[in-house]
Amino acid sequence: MAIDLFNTLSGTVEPLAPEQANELRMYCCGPTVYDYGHIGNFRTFLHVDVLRRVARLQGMKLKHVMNITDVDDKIIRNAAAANMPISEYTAKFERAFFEDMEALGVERPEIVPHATESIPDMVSLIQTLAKEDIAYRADDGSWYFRIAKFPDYGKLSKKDFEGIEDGARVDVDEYEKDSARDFALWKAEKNGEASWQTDLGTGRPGWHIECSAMAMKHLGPTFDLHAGGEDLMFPHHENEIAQSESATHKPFARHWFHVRFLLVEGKKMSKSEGNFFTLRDLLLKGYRASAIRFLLLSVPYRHQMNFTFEGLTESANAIDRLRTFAERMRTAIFSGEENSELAALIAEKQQAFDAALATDLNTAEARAAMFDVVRAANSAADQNKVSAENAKAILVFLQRFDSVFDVLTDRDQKITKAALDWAEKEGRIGEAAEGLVEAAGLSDNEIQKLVDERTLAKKQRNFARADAIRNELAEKGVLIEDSKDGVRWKRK
RNA sequence: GGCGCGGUACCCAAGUGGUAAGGGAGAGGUCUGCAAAACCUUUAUGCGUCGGUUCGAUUCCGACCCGCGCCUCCA
Repeated sequence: MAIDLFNTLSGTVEPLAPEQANELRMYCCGPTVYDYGHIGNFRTFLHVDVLRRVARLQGMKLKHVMNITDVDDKIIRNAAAANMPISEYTAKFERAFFEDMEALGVERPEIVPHATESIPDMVSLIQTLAKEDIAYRADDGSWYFRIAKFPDYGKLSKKDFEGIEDGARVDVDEYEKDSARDFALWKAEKNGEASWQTDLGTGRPGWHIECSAMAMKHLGPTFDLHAGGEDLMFPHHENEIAQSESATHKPFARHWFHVRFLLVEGKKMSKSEGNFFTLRDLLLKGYRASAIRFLLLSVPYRHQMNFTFEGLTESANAIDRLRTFAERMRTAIFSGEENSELAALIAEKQQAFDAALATDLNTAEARAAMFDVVRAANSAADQNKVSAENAKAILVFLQRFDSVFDVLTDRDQKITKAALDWAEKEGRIGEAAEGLVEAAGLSDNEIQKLVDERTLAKKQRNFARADAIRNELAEKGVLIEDSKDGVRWKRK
């Protein structure tokens, strides 16, 4: 099944067709490691992760490159404010970034190059452009890209630059450019800021050049797909195209994938709006990593998504239902006769699941297909109409579902605990939600001991004691469920 | 101003030229010592408004209203 995917460049949904049929070679703009990642960042990476996983489900191998931008204005500014060397500062936030990605179940791309390790590649790319007079050196030693030399400029973001007057809005410190639209390839060293001595002079790279250089270094002049947040479409990706195609005279990425913005409480997230959240903020508030992942994936990537705390709670509940169901399918003994009706439904829904994902990554519809099976199978199981074969087929589907959504395995406790440890170290433990520290401190053994005690009390028909234990555990976020197959408990 | 997206039940949300998936929440019920879990029933004659095309529109077209994003090295 081919994956149909919207291509920003063509403006239509078209089959994702890797040049080498069984390998998807893609580039995704990675983080600038100047601070902790916020949930908007992660929405993008999460949907790129889904793309990866769906491609793999369709039998493709992956060569996925994601850069780390470890030098830029914000980094220089923040590192100075923190009184840390830049490399130490960026290392800290890069580490945090990958911890967060792991917490959210985002797979690590195959290749993760750093901007600061790719300077020579950028320099040589700029030199190539300079040979054709596309790159030019300004009086202060900075290098710019001459947009007039690239007639296709604007083809990605569908902007028509004809008629825009040069110099209409020139910044004071940009007066050296030939045209206001020209963008920096290389910034001359100033004020003793981070710089490299190169054949272009002493300075540091402009933002866009790093992605062109790193993408082409690892994927060649033309590759299958380029991804990023919608805001990167212009100017970042437009500039990448201009630089790369001017240098190689070949098409750059063939398919462009953009994830639309996340809104929080109906507004674009921003610190001044007070609706700005990092992953760690949410973990400290007591929300589970799996719920955050599931919520961020519940709205397809091409739609704006409005993030709410209510939504997080709903997602957590939905995951609980899935996990309970998966556990039931794994552990219950199914002695029913083969239920061909159920078997047909499972097959049909699994197909619907695949089809939904292959249709521009419709995660909402894919989700629904899984839930259709949950309800039908639970219902059948209640009537003892599930065969061992049925259960097996359901487990296969669940695994397929989880190979994309990755929420069934409960890593939440561990992740929350790690977040609390981090908060302790950073002096932010005061922000932790009430009871969170206590709940995290409660070990499985301690819980089991209380559960056993309650079971004994129940046997002795000492219901008052049993209920007291249940309430005590509930206060610490542990729910007890009695069933025919014994007592289960889970952390809420 | 230019470009683009969206307005579907209490909340989130999918979708189609032929009469509204799924999740969460609420209500009632079955089960249970009581709960929980699970299941059953139930919650939009309705898909922003007004026109048009059509045998038929939520789905196509037009206008309007509302919300949002990009056009500033913000995912």
